[in-house]
Amino acid sequence: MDHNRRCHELTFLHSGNFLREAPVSTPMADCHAGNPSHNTINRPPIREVDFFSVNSRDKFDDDIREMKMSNGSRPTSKSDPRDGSNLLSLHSGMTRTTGGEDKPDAELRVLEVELERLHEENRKLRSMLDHISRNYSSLQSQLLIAMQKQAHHQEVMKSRSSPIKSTQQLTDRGPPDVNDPKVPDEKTTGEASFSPTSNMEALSKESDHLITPRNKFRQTCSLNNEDDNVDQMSQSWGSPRNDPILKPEQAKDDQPEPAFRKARVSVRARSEAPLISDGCQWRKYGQKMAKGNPCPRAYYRCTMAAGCPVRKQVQRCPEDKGILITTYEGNHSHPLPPAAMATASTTSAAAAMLLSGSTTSKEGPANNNSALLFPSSIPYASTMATLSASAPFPTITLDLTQTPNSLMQTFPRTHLPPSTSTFPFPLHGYSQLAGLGLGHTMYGDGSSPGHPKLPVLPVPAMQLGQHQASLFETVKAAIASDPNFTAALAAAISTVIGAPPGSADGSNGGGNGRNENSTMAGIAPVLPGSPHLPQSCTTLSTNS
DNA sequence: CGAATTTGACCTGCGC
DNA sequence: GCGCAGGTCAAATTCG
Ligand SMILES: [Zn+2]
Repeated sequence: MDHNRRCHELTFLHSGNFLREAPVSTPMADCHAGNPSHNTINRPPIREVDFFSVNSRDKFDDDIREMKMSNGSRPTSKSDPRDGSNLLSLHSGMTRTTGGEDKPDAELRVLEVELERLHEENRKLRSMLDHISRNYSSLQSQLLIAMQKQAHHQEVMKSRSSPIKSTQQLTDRGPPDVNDPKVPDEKTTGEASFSPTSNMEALSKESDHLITPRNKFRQTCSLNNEDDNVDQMSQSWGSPRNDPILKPEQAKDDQPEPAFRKARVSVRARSEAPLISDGCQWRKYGQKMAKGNPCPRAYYRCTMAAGCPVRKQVQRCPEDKGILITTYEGNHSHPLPPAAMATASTTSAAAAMLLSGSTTSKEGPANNNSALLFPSSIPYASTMATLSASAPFPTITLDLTQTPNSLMQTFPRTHLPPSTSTFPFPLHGYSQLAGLGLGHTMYGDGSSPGHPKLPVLPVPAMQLGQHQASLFETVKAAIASDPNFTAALAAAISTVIGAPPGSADGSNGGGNGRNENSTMAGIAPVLPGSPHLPQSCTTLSTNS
């Protein structure tokens, strides 16, 4: 569609507000891109909603990296003021100009001192960021390990008494080391560490691992070959045509084929945009009219790497066409860019929750697992996660469309099976703040490279704590000479500082699948998302 | 002209 | 076995 390409992207930092405020005028014809009656103001249409934006993050990291370089060498005044390096360059340039022409040396020195101070502040901020990132990384690993162990314990306990043992085994999977002495601990550790590029892979592998002794053996044998193994699993999931290869074994072990499929993670978000950008490149390969839904369901597959089995379905909620439901399936068989990592992290964490929580979901709404995994110490979560063990595939739904309060009172998903249960789900808080960009302008996405970018203005102090806000103000003042960069960096810093460490990592999504020019290396370690992040502290508003 | 999208045909699983 | 529904393929079409 032509009009599709005219749509713009948005970067959301806080779904609670943004998704609702998503300004859109989408001239799409069909429901898929259809535009609900509201929000038809004269703002540019959205091409794609970016829930896991990383480009902005990349930009930020580029800025930081260049800042580092600038620190190392003498700043010049040549660079683009919008660039992070100019934070320093600008000042130095200004210093030269004012001091060199008609200002006394004293003033020049003052300015130089000020510049030095800014340098120092930059350094501090960078080190803080690095420190936070490192801490978060380690926490992430620990959390995931704990999650897996928890899942395993649940599985072990439930499988003994539960009549749905097979289902649990298929969907819930603990660490192989606990369960299977044959599997070396290192392997578990490795998976538990959740290489950002394959969070879901680990989960899936574990799932498949569990299915049958034969499969377990097969996987154990291939443990040393991660990629092959991943591909294998992925393929077995991906195309029905490939299934027959594995089916005989499955049949022998009395395992229904569908159970082999991976957990699904469904994201419900209020969005007028036809897509949510999650950092991956997707190619549409089909569209169907789903029963009971006037809006077509679109099928996409990941094209970031040949043979990547990851697919997603995008569909509008029949009950509220303003809600976009994106369902992810499968695991990427390739390294992921930071943008995609946000998604992968979120979905993998969700999947982990699903795998651990599904064992108890049928017992009631308590979902103790989830509560344990994502303690209620989190003051508030802005979304809900829904586990559905009775669905064809184990599915977890992340609802980004409602506040926890309203969710509790008016949970609208009547279409969910009785066994479905809900609980506050902080993941999205993470993905929102870490994955949704840090206030940078969006880059055009893969399908609309030439689009004008939507500037995103941060409103950082709004939800910041006192000290955070003040720090933010300090930084802001220091770099106020460049509004663009100020906005971007301020949002980033406020997010980093105001949010838990995880938000500082590279798992924010960059809106689009094409962020090749952004290198996060060095500065922002690529880290998986963390479920135990508090609410995002940064709110953005679109400024189109 | 290559790549992405569209869209009807086809395949598979499932319930009757 | 048949029909339905979900999902995928691939030729045709559109786009950049
Ligand atoms: Zn992929």
